Amino acid sequence: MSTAKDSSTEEKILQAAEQEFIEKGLSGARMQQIADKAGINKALLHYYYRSKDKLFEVIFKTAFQAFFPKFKRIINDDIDLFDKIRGFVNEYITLILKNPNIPIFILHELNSNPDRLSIFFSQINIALQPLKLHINKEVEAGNIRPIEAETLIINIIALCVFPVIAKPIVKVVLFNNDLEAYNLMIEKRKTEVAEFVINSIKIN
Amino acid sequence: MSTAKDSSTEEKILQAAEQEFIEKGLSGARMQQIADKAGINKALLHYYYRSKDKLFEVIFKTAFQAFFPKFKRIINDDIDLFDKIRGFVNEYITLILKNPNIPIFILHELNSNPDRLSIFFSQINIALQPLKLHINKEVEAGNIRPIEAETLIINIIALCVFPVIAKPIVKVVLFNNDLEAYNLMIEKRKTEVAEFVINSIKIN
DNA sequence: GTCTATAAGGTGATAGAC
DNA sequence: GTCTATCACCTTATAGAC
Repeated sequence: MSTAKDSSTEEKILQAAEQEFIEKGLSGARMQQIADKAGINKALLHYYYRSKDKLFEVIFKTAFQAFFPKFKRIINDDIDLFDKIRGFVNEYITLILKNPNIPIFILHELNSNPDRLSIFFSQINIALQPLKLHINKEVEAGNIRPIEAETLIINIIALCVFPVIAKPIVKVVLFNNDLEAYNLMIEKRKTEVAEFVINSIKIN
Repeated sequence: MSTAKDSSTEEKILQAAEQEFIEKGLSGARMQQIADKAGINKALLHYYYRSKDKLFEVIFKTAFQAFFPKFKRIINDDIDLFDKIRGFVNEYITLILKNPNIPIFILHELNSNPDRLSIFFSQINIALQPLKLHINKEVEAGNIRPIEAETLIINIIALCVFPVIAKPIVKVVLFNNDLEAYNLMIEKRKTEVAEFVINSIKIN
């Protein structure tokens, strides 16, 4: 509590850095800007984090992690596949809406440096395994149309993520720049995406 | 033909600039790097295009345009909606694969400056109008399940674009870093995406 | 049109006082 | 821990010779 080191400074730095990096990307972000947003100066920034790269690494890791652990709970539940999809879509879109700029940030930074992903590889791999197995089981049992587990997973995530990362285009082009209409559409997708997917794979 | 001004220099600049900007983005790109790639020096770069921003604007415009005019032909054809979807998906994924880094480039740059889109607004709006009408007509006629035209369009584009812009993640996480397997998956999507969508909206 | 040289300002990072 | 001052380098852009 009453320590000499004021931990709120570090917290302010991280918040400011996250905002700056996610908005501008690694190359566009400025240490001066981060210092200003945190209400300190550049020297102190370097005192806490040696370099811009080190600071970025921390932010990227945090941002990335925030988007995957959530997978586990729903995915591993031993429930009906359709309900699993419904639960996942609803929770995932909700999660994305809390940090709508993180997905494009991650994809952009991974695009210019794919190696950043390697640290997370096994973590995600393990998290998705049960879902893959579940899908394959349902296909083999003839309960859903034949589909590769990987394909179904990609499709679900694409339908959740894309409308948010393409917001500047979607809002303007499909909703005449009407923010309310755009937001309502995203909100409805929390349930509609799952039904769209389920309609496609269910057997009549 | 035999003009004093060698137009191939300008061509080389544009090619080099496109490569650099699309790979690194506006803030990450370097004029020196563009000059090197084009086999000239920075001064000449500024002789052709006053500033980095002006050059970027040209590249962005070109990149963006390349992704929308193609819509028109298929979309306006007076053919069955399902065949229209099949044709669009096939041609659009083919187009994306020719410039796989452009979509993330556009989305990232639009994210940091949404105003860049305004020039293209009416162009895209007009191009999509016939498709919207066609979808609404089919819904009203009871030929497909009820769905908002905007939703269906977003879904189709999401399923085409996302697997490509998320390549670094998808390839590693879902295909164990097997490039061949990833490429095969994308290739198959040229037909599978349409069937996935059609299965979802068709009435049995 | 194309080059070399250089200006002018920005940017990450450190030294050193408090 | 936090600051001011400053360094060393990078980056865009221009001046001016050919």
